[in-house]
Amino acid sequence: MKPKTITLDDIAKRLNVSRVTVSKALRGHPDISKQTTESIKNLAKELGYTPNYMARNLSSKKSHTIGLVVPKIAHFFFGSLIEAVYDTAFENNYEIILTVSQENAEREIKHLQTLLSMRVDGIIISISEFTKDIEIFNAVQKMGIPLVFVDRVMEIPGFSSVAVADRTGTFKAIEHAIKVGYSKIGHIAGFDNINIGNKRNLGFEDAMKHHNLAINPNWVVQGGFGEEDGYNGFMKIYKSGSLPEFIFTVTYPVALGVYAAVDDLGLEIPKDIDIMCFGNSDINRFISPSLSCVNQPTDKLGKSAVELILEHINNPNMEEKHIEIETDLILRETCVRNNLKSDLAEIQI
Amino acid sequence: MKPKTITLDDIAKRLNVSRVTVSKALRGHPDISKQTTESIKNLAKELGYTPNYMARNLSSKKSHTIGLVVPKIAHFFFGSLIEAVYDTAFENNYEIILTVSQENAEREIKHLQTLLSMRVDGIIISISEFTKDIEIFNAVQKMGIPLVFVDRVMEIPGFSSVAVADRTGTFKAIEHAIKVGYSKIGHIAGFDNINIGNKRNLGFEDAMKHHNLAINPNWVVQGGFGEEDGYNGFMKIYKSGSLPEFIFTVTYPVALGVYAAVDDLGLEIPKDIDIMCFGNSDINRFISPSLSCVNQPTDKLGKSAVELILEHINNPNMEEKHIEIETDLILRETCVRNNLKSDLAEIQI
DNA sequence: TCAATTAACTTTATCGATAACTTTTATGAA
DNA sequence: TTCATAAAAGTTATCGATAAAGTTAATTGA
Repeated sequence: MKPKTITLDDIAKRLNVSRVTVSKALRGHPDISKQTTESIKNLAKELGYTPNYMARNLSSKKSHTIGLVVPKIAHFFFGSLIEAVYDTAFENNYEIILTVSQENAEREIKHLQTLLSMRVDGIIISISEFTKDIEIFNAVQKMGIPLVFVDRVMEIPGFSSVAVADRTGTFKAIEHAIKVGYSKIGHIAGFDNINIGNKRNLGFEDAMKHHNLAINPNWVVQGGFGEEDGYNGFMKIYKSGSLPEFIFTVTYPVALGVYAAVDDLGLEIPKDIDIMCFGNSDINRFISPSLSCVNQPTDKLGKSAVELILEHINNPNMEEKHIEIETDLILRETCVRNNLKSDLAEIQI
Repeated sequence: MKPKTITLDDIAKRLNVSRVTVSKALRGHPDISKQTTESIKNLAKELGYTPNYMARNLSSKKSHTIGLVVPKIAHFFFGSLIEAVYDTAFENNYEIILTVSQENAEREIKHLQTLLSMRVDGIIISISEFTKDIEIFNAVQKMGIPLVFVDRVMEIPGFSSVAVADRTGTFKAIEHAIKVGYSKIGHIAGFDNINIGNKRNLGFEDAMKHHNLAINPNWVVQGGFGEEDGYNGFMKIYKSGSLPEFIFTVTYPVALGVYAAVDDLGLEIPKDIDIMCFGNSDINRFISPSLSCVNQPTDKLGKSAVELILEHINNPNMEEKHIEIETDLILRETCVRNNLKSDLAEIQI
């Protein structure tokens, strides 16, 4: 039933040339005369020849493919990141094999093994929340396949990374809040064991120290990255007896949790409590009041990650490299005091 | 520099058996004794053997891989759909090769050719807004690779599809609006040339006819699926001189455009104009007032699409099949009249 | 007891290409 | 005229597996 697929040999036989001649002609190799090349290409098109990548890659030991591992797809940040990676890869004539760990460390390992088996030329990964084990990365290294971490980075010698400047990004946001006039500042933070939690915490501390503001431990809670973490975090702060004027949250879902908690408590943003978060999303724009944030330029992140892995692929002995992408603030209706109209100049939508 | 990768031959030589014995042992073939199998598996693990899928697939003529083509990733519907496809494929031990057309018909063709070259076992596609040409699908058919359309369907004989029940979904929404008490109903619709536009239009007409309501042509505009289409559409209706009580929009971005237009005009939702849309998203939940909609169960869609393509793969002579997934209404703060509290029972978040 | 079967491997062919040589013919410089 | 070189192919080996058929010794069964 399966129709026979056309191969180089089929074309070769019809034209009474060797298979290699056909292969070369189709690749535009100068060995083959213009005439021959043309007639080969014509016949190939006529027969609907479709090159077999498995054969090609097996033979050439190049797959022209990059593996991408992310924790989630249906998420603003990762969705945009993935799209940027695809676009950049497409421009460079590389294919992407995307796999999704669903924030599951074991599944992540399975996916990495699959990518190794597929003999991808390189791997770009944003690790799951729960990734601890280094073993699989050693295996990758042993096979000589370059790997680049994006955004969620494991600090293992020998691997390059592209990350958002989490620390200075957070610094900027806190500093902005201080300029707006706040001094009682809280933080619903992420856990320290993952770089994006850790770095953002440091940025918060930097800014407070830099501006000689004391950190009130009642106003700082640590937790995960989801809405419920934000909700519970705010409730905990509320129950401590006093509220800060402004709260920074480690992600936008955490901020959404705060919105819900504030609403449940009959309070109002930004009157009773003002807020900013790390990370942009569609929702930031449409929620009311619209939510100012530290923006991660996902397009630059994705582009850099692809470019970096390509560097590694084309130059196997390259040293590791750590790229930080600067953030910018997107100011909307939160954390903008009326008496500081000048800030509005920076506003983006 | 590239470290030598371990092959079946390496293992075979070390144990003084043939390569085929190793291959069979690793696959758990009954030909090989328990002892031999065990020692082979142990050595394979010890050496860090990683099977070469290209060689395996070339030889076995199966890739255990499904190609997926979507127009976008960073979009609520497609993001969720992709995630469902990945999850279902993962459960069935299939890999997914995802490609993104970015709503570009030429890019879509390139991607399809790539998937053919990769010799995927089957293809799942949601076509771009601008796909017209059938030629590439004929090529797919000629190669005997099964293909299933999801959501955005081209009606070509021989191809199966999985789609949302757009027509009855829209019918339900309009009927709900009528039950809520509206009779002056408008529609910001999609173009007729794509199935999701066409079917939703028909559903709208069905419902109006069924309830003996006249369609006011001033309140019906056709356009694309984006925010600007919603904005312009509403402005056009507004300029016609009279407003309906309720508007249905073909997608949620179109509804967001209406929100913006309504705001710019100094009107209010739902007081001055009430609204529902086809398609759910995060934003529907967080925008104010939160936006009721026809929900497309992306998990069922993705799951069915994978299951259907697997059926085709395992049974090459199977007849085409057209699956429709029923929708449900998600009722939030729009299109819920106070005097109809009973409706609130259905509310989901 | 002897053909038939089975367990456990091995051999050979093949999948569809590319890499690295080699060959043949034509061309041109010395 | 002769030798070197270039143009345009062709040959051979190989990539790393699996499929299918073949081998050998031990076991079975009537």
